This record gives sequence, C-alpha cells and structure tokens, in this order.
Amino acid sequence: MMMRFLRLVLPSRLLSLNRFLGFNKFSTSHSQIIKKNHNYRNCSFHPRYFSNKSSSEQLETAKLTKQQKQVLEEVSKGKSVFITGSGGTGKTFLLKQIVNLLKQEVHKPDEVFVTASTGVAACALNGQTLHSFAGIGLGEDDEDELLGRVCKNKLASQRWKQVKALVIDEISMISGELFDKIEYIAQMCKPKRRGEIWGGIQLIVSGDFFQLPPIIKYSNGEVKEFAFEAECWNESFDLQIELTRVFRQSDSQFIELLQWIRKGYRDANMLKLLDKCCLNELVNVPSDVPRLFPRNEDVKRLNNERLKNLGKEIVSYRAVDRGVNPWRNQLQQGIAPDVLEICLGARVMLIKNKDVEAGLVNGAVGTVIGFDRDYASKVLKKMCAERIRPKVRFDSGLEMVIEPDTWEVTEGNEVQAQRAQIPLILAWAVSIHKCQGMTLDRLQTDLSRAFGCGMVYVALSRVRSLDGLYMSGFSSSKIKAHPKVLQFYKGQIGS
Amino acid sequence: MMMRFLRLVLPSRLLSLNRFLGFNKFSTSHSQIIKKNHNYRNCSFHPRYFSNKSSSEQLETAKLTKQQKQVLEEVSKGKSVFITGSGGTGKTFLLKQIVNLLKQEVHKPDEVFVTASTGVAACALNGQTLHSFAGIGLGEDDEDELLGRVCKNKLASQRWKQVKALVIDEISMISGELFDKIEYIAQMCKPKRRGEIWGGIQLIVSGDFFQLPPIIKYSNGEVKEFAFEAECWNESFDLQIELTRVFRQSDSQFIELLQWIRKGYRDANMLKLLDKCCLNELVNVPSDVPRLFPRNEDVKRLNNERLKNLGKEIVSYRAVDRGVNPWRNQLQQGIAPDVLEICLGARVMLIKNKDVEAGLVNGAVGTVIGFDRDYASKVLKKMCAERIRPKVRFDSGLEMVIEPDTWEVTEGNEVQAQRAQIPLILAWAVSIHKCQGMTLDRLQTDLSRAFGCGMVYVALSRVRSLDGLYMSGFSSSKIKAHPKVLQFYKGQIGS
DNA sequence: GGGTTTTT
DNA sequence: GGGTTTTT
Ligand SMILES: Nc1ncnc2c1ncn2[C@@H]1O[C@H](COP(=O)(O)OP(=O)(O)OP(=O)(O)O)[C@@H](O)[C@H]1O
Ligand SMILES: Nc1ncnc2c1ncn2[C@@H]1O[C@H](COP(=O)(O)OP(=O)(O)OP(=O)(O)O)[C@@H](O)[C@H]1O
Repeated sequence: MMMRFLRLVLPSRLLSLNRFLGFNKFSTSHSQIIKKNHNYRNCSFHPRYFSNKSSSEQLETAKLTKQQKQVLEEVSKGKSVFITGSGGTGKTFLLKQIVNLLKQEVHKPDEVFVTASTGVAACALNGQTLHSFAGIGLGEDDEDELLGRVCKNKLASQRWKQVKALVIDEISMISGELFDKIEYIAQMCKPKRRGEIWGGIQLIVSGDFFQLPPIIKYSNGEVKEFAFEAECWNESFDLQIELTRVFRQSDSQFIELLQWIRKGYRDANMLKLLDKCCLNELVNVPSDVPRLFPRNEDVKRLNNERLKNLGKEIVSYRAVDRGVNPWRNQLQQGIAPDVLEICLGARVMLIKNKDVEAGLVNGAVGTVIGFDRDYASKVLKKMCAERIRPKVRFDSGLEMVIEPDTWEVTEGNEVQAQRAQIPLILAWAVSIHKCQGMTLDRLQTDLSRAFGCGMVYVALSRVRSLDGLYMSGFSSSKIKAHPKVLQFYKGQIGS
Repeated sequence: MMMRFLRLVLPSRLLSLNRFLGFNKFSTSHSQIIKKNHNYRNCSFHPRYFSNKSSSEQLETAKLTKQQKQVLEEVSKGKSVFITGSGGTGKTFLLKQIVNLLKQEVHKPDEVFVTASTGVAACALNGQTLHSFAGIGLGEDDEDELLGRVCKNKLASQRWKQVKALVIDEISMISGELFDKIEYIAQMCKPKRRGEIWGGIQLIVSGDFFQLPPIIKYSNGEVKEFAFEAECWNESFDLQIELTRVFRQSDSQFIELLQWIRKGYRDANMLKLLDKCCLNELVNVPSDVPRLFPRNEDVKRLNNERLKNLGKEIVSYRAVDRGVNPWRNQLQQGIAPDVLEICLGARVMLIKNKDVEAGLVNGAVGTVIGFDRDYASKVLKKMCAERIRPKVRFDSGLEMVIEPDTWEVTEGNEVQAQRAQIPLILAWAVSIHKCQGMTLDRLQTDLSRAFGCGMVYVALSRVRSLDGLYMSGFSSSKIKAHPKVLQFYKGQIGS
C-alpha cells in the first residue's frame, strides 16, 4: 500500500490562518525572540559560535512559500502532517510558525508539546527531547514496560493527558521501533480515544531521512530501523509533503551538489566544487570557526585545545562517584565527564533537562560568565577545590548558576552507582549528530572518520556558502545514502 | 575514459583452439582429475563436505558456451582478459580450460602461474594465493619495500622471471591498492619489458565485484578499494567480458532472485521464495550439511561441536610460543589456534603453504586418516602428550603426515615472537569469505551476523537449488551491493 | 575499520 | 553494533 505525498493546491483563503500569518509578524512572542537574539548577538565572548537561536532578521523578513503556507493551512484544520525535504528547505522554520499557530488558533498553549530527537534540535524550537517529553527514559524497554513507567510518572502522565498536538523535529534519528512504542503509549494514555491513531493527538513530524539515521543497538536484523518503517507510519498522517525550495544556501551550483550528495551520488565532476574548500598548508582558518567532527573523542580534544588556548584560569570539576563495580565503572560510559574543565568565557552545553519552560534543557548552549561560591554544598566541595559553581548566560538570554547534578546506573529498580558532576560540556566543537538542524555561516569539519549514511551530507549542508566551508579528510566514498531511504522517497514521492 | 565490455562475435576458426577443445576432453591430466574425484567420492568420512574439487561429471559433459569459447579464443591469441559475471556462470570452470590452453598452446607449462585471492579459491585451481606467488608477505608495505622483499627472495624472483601468464581468480577480494603494487613489481621484475603494462605478462583475471570486497585495514579514505579502482586496471586488459549464463542453478526463479540480491535489490515479493528455506523447529537439517557463517567465532564453535559429536578419541595440540610481550600476545591473533583438537575422521584445512606443485597449500581440505608417532621431535613433545602427528588424506587424493610448523611476529627485521603448531584447522564449517567460489549441493547458513556488501549474495549463491538451502537469521536489510560496484557495472557494461 | 543519541 | 583475508 503506497501513500503518495500530496502537493496540495488549495485556495489560500482560510481566515484564521491569514489572520495568524499577519498576526505572527507583530506578535509579542516574536518580539521576544528578536530580543533574545539581540542579547546573544551582543554576547562578548563567541558571537559566531553554535547557537540554538537563528538570527532575527530572517524571521522578520521571511515570506512563506506556497508549500509552507499549504502546510500551515492543513495544520490549522487540525490535520496531522509529515514535513520532509532537503536540509535548509525551512522545515524547522515552518515548525516555529506551526507551533505558534497551534497554540494560538488550534489548541490551547499548554496542549501543544514541541519535541525533537536530539537535545540541540529540541532547543532550537524551545522544546525538549521526545524521550524527555514521553517519560520513557532511554526508551529501550518493551512497549508495556514503557507504558508502566509513564503511568508511574505523574508529570509524564499529566503531559500525555494534556497533549492535543505533538510536534517532533529531526525524525530521521528516531527509530521505527520507538515511533510505534510512543504511538502505543499515546493511545493508552487517551482512554477515551483508544483505537484512534495516536489517541487522536494531532501529529506534526518533520525531518529528512537522507540525514542521520537512528542508532540501533540491539539489532536482530528484523528491527524497524527508520520511523517510516513503523507500523503506524502511514496511518499517522493526513498529509506527507516535501518542501523543495532550499533557503539555507543561495549558490545554485552548491545547492545542486548538495542534492546529489544527499542521494548518495558521487559525481567526480561536480565534486570539484569542493576542491577549494579543502584545507591545506596555505589555508588559514579563523580560530573562531565552529568545528564539526564525526566522533566525540575529536570533539573533546578540540574543545580542550580551545580551552587551553583561551589562556584563562581553568576551574576543574572531578566527578564524585558512588557504588561498586561493575556498575561504578559504567558511570564512565555516560555523558558526564570524569573531569570537567571550564573557564570564564568558555562555550558550554547543558547536558541535563533542568527547566523545559525556560528552555534550560539538554542541548542548550551558552557561555560561562562567572563563578559563584557555595560553601554549603558538600558534593561541590568534593568535586571542586575552589568550591565555586559556574554561572552561564544561555543564548536565549537567560542566566543561571549551574549546580551539580546526578546520573545513576540502575539494575532492575535498584540504584547501583551514582555520579555527581556539573551538567555541562564544552561546546566550541560538536558532533555531526548534534549539529543536525543547525544553520552555520562558517564551519570547519574533519571528515576523515566520517561513517554511515548521511553524515557527509549533514555536515556539508549546514553551511550557507562554500566561502564559509573549511573541510579536510573528505573522500567521495564517504558519501552514502541508505537504500531503504532511496526506496522510501522513490515510492512515496515518485521523484 | 570508459572502456566498454566487449561481447565478441568472432568466427570460431582458430585451429589450435579447436584442437585444444577436442584434446581437453580426453587429456591425461583431465583423467587424473576424474580419478582424484573418484578417490574423494569414496572417502568414507564426509563424502558431502567442502571439497576443493568439483564433481567429475560436470567436467566430462560440459560444453562451453559461445562466450566461454570466445574468451578461450582471445586467450589463445595471447590477449589479457578480465572475466566477470554472476556467481556460477562458470568463470572458474573456464579458467581451468584457460590454464590448460595456456600451458599447452600459448606458453610453456612452467611459465603459467595460477593464483587466487584466498587459499581455498586458489586450491580449487591447483594454484596458490596471489600473495604467496608474488612473495609479498601480507602485501601491506609500500611498493618499493615490497619490490625489495621480492628481490631478496630467490624463489619469488625466479617465479617473476619465469612467469609469462598470470591467472588471478576471485579478484573481488584483492584491493586496487594491491593490484597496482603487484603490477609495479611485475614491471620491475621484467627489466627487458619495463614500461609495458604488467611487464608484458599475459594477465587472466576473473571474479565478480558484487561478491565480497577486499578487507581494507588502514583506511585513509582515499584508498583504492576495489581492483577496478587500480590505476592500471583498464590498461591491464585487452578484453573485459561478462559471462551471462548461470550454470550452478537451474531453477529460473531462484536464478532471478539471486540476480536481484546480487545488485542489492530487496524485492519483498521475490524474497518469499526463500521462506521455505528458513529454519524452524519443524525442519530437521541433516547433520552432514556443510555450514557457513559470517564470523570465524561461529565457525570454530560449530566445528568443535561436530568434533565432540563424532565421539572419537580427541588428540590435542597446544601451541608452543616463544618471545615476550607485547609480541608474544600477538601470536594469539594469528590463524594458528592456541589449542588444536582433532580426531580420526575430522575434516581439516591446511593453513600453511607446504608444496605448491602438490596442491598442498593454505586452503587445501581433507580428512584425518590416522596418526603417526614421532619421538624425535622436541616441539611435538611439548605440544602433544601422545607425541603423534596427524596423517591427512587431502581431497586431491594425496596423503601426508602434517608436521608442526611455525608462525612469527616480527618488528623491523627481528623475529620477536614465534608460535609452533600443527598447521591445520577444522573444516566442517567455514567462513563465508572462504566459501567464495564454491559450488555446494546443500548448505546451512546462519546469516544473523552477516555484514558488509555481497555477503548474503555469496552465501546464497553457493547452493545449486533451494531444496539444499537451510537458512536462518536472514533479513532483507542484509542484502547489500556497494555503490561503486553498481557504478562500475553500469559504466563498463551498460546493463 | 569504527561510532553516533536518548533519562532522572 | 561488528568482522572478514593475505606470509615464512
Ligand atoms: N520561507 C523562508 N523564507 C526565508 N528564509 C527561510 C524560509 N524558510 C526557511 N528559511 C531559512 O532557511 C534556513 C534553513 O531553514 P531550516 O533550518 O528551517 O531548514 P530545515 O529544512 O529545517 O533544515 P534541516 O533539515 O537541515 O534541519 C534558516 O536560516 C531559515 O531561517
Ligand atoms: N559451460 C558449462 N557447462 C556445464 N557446466 C558448467 C559450465 N560452466 C560452468 N559450469 C558449472 O557451473 C558451476 C559453477 O561454475 P563456477 O564455479 O566456475 O562458477 P563461477 O562463475 O566461478 O562462480 P563464482 O563466481 O561463484 O566463483 C560448476 O559446477 C561448473 O562445473
């Protein structure tokens, strides 16, 4: 059964929608975004680094394309929609409009939940990760165990009761397995509408399956890998639409090259365009260009180099671990570092969900603007000789003193080991996984250890123009598209 | 520069060739092959297991196709040829005729050398590995170091001086990197014909790039992976030809399915044909069906189970190691096992090149037919309480007592550690890599840990009919064709 | 060969 | 996530 993508040609006459489109331009919430960006732009430390906020000008002057308006129209009618398209076609941009529309015209503000597969991507929408919203932990248990877990969690149950519209961005990194599990939870948490797909929730999903695939750990070969392989996928949407106009880049040759790379084609002739972006001894990359790496090991190395090069006084936080082996050792596998080194002016990323409303979630980036003494905290004393906590100004403008937080290793329901650490990592460089969704004026990436499908495409498609691209370790053999994805886009879109 | 495959339409009137074709049917050497097979067929231990010899009937009754004859014709004229085509189209079969022709009509017998990428494949042609022929060790040094090594090795230099025609089978597992290095050595070892491609050697290469790719260890991204990516590839051949008629299978539906799998297509409908080959509780697989696994760990496990199930008295050989760490530990990474357990009737594979003329090379398989006391050998005493050496009847009919052999770990030119062990492994089960090239009446394979491109195709395309196929762990997502290979066959063959 | 994310 | 071959 093939469901074809629709290219809607509807009369654009929906009153509430047009009202919304006008309203949006001058809304207070929008002004706030501008204000927040203003804060960020004036940030004295790293004005050009990764940020969860897009620049204000674009939002002000942007005119929606016909396709983008058509999606808004369907959303305003309460339809469930899958929005796809190449990187930079404005899927996330459109989602922001959709979220405003949903909150203002379709549902109540607190009935709309905004999520994404990674913290960074969620942050860009002022949302949270899908895992965090759903209350499923790592989501690795089977559907009934997960449901039980949600039911025991009051806040999560409350969200599932409340939710009327659910937005999921960067869907390519969500597995079909997980997508089906979450649909199951949705139905079960809506007892009045059980039997209806997603329990009647309006679903807005966005992403590009040619970008990074989900990480599959326990592969038995028959696993539902991509979300479009979920049993509920086709039933989930009234409309699956592909945005076709690329906004991120304007150079039409570069756009065409990216289109080919996206589909896994390796045209030697076209790839010559990248020659002038390849690093050599002659090229001098400005030191403040954001860096992307396939592997976290390289991300960490680069970040520590940048830290040392700042030449400021370094504050060290040694993780405080409890518990015995083998669990104690597992603490080192987690995201919280054994030793966190930061300093005034360091770019940092929050790695815990602190306050969703305030946008202080895993993935939020900001700058260390000071340190704050706390002689009361015993754990801080253990972790840091100076007994000081970092104060961070996040790119949203919000400032916050970051306290130690904890991570646990459990076996059954028992906590077997626990780590306490400041929930920050350095963020001058990030992994290519974390950069998916970003728009960058300039970037430097070392692709010598690129792996899997879509990675080269994601890295290269972040940058607005070839002038801003500094690349090393590239080879055409690293351009890879997944056969299932090619088939999905052929079948569903008939390109 | 694209060189297209030629489909030759030549008058088949070459006298010497026709003479050869007639001659071949009744040649003494051919009778010997029949005799050898006869020996094997009467072998009382495992008449249906892996064998380096194909069954005699086929060779007797085989009629060459037009394409196969065309290749012979070109070879008879001294041309260099690349023969490709799906598994079972008779590439190796044709090579046997070619070798006879080359030795009898084109060159002298001792000027023709027959090789393949793996020991097992080489063995099927009474040849040796390409590495062993070339005298390049593992072939990992750069071209000049390898040349130096060849020059210091009298036997290897002698072979390179002598060789007028070089046959290489199963080329898909030879990297482009290595192919270029060996071409370089060929030129350098033929001082009179330096500057000529391959130093003027007539080159006969065969293989299917949709089968297993080379193993690339030190990837810098720009590596010449497949042999067709070698700089010298196109220049190496007067003719590149694709055999199209499949002989190994006769069921046309199965043949079509294999064609699709080969190219990486996953047609759910067509794959239903495999349903009845999937193992379940109801299926009872005869215990003497040859077994294939992706991983050597599973190969070893199965082999040890089979050994225990034979219920015979087991003879143990513990490897005798010398040297200090870290080198001593590296001995365990090699092919020679820490402990070899065998018994009377065990299927075994030779893992050292003992005597190329006699076909006693890495990859030769046979059966343990007895044990032979040797109280003189000190190393045997250390390795085996009973102080007995196994006597093996190889499938060629040849019988031999297998002595301990040695493996070395060197650093620079110094031997740092050494292992002594009997150069045998059990061979009821083999890895899918080692099975490439085989034709099997029946096989059982567990594909749950299949990986990379071509592996599923190689495993499934070994068997003559679906009746003989017992499969588990299969999933369509494991069907994979390499994009570069697809491009190569599109560009060169224009299918 | 090798390695990415998701939680309280 | 994971793993295959090649030598004296
Ligand atoms: N209609 C529009 N008019 C002007 N600019 C737009 C429009 N739509 C999107 N943009 C701009 O294009 C850039 C890329 O948009 P966005 O990040 O939403 O793309 P995307 O499709 O989500 O990309 P990705 O798949 O990489 O996440 C942003 O700077 C955004 O502001
Ligand atoms: N012309 C022929 N007539 C009859 N039988 C043939 C002919 N050519 C090949 N065969 C038989 O077909 C089977 C497969 O042949 P062979 O192993 O040479 O194929 P191949 O192309 O080398 O396969 P692979 O790529 O899997 O190594 C063998 O049993 C062989 O004897």
